[in-house]
Amino acid sequence: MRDVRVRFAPSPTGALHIGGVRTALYNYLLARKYKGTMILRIEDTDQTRFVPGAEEYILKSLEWVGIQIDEGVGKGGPHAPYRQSERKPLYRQYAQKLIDDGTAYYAFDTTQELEATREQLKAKGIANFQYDSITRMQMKNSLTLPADEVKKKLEAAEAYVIRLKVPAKEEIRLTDLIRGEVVVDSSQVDDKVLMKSDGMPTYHLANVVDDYLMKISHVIRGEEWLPSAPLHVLLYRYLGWEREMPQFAHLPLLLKPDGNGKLSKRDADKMGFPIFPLDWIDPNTNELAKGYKESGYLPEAMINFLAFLGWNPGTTQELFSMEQLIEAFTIERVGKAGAKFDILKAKWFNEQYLKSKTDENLIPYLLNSLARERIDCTKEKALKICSVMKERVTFPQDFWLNGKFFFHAPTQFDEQVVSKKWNEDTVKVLTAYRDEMDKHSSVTAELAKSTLESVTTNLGIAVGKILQALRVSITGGASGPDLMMTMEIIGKDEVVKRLSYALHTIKVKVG
RNA sequence: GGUCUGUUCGUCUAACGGUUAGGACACCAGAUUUUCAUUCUGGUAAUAGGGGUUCGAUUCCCCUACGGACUACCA
Repeated sequence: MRDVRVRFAPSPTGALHIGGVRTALYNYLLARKYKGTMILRIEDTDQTRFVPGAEEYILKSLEWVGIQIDEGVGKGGPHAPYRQSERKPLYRQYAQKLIDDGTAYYAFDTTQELEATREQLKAKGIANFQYDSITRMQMKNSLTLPADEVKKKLEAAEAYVIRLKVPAKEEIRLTDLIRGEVVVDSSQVDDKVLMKSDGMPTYHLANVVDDYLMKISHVIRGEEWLPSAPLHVLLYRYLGWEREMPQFAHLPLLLKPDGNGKLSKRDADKMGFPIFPLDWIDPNTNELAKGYKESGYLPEAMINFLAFLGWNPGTTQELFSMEQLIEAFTIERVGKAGAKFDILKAKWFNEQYLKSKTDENLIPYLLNSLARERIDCTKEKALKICSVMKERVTFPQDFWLNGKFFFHAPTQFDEQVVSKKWNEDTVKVLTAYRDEMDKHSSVTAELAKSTLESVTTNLGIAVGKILQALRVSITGGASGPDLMMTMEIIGKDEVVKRLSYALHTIKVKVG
């Protein structure tokens, strides 16, 4: 088996889409599994769509999720440069070879002319204009124009493109690792532009040339490329590289959560989840798009989640580290159907990874939030909070967001609890409880509990009846971590203070 | 419209042609927690439709339906 060399080849036209991350991941898993090479190539042949900062963003995103590049942009390697714009001079000769061999030709039709032709045909009700074996003889190209005129045009540096001369009728077959054999009739393939009038190659040429030169063994890319795969096969053939042609694997698409269609940024915005791995500020609009990282998703959770969108190990194991994924991954087990994106599952993975951390390792999450709020907190206190909160947290920032009451006394009280649970009995118990607690110098969970038991017994009221009221007095909310532990963490003075405040405020309100 | 491609619980998916069609998320219920949540246990829920092939189809073939991608001098 030949050396596994795979590439992830994004265009720097904006932030890296989450689907792109999955494509990169599958490439990476295959590379690592077979001790191969992961290459990052930047396909920036469209100068009009270049977005500054996009390349850096891609690099950072891959780094964040833990996809390591062995060779390519930002890393270098034996096939440098890895940015197609910097490889521009390379492509020319291959296009020239095709011309010389008669498998490609010059075309002088301007964009406007092509546009007009399309319009005309559309007006006649003909669905689509295709520049191909049938129509090319009506167009302005080196096949229809006299040789000397072509020569003259070229010498006069008139604008032209180079198109592939696709055969009129021929079966093109390729074996896709995911879909099996795919057969397309060449009459359905148009004479694709290989070299643009600005001297840059199109995706098709650059892609094939680079994959060949970089000795790529497997092309793993999105399903949107499947229709042009036959064209690529033709290119390999005409360039004489059929033997070296990589194996293709076209990945199913990531679909929007509701309804149908490809997952887009719009859907993500609408449903309130990120579409990009990292925060991204669009340089044109200055608009900020939230990233997964900044939203609190852990990279290992993202990887696990993404890996399972379109692939599964065939066992019931769901939690996989990157190493385990590398071990278990096979292209054969990648599904064919598009996968709807379900952010709930992503959250579940995030919870799993958060819960799997030791309490000590959780502390920095809380401390980071607190630092931002300029709140001091000892390590011991942070440890207690994390340990008591970890079972009910989805994101790292939840330690703070759902645990503000550890640091701030409530100023408002959950209305439902108040209206349902706040009555004369609770006031009686809570008052007695406060006074009792006040006698001690400090509180432990045990003390809080035993005191509560004795107070309620004395007054003949069931503990269950007032627990919610107690919680709302201490935290302001209806739910939260173990209440006795909460009181221990907050401390005796604060507990007494908050009880007094609640008794004062709520009584007035109800009264 | 054309070409390619796909279709198993609401979602992600499993099932060498033989399973009571399995798991996970979500949802619901019960248990436990003297509160909410956690946790545990259980439950609802799927082979798009129609034809074949076969002793037997989720699985193989065909048709239909419904999706999706592509159809640029964009990738």
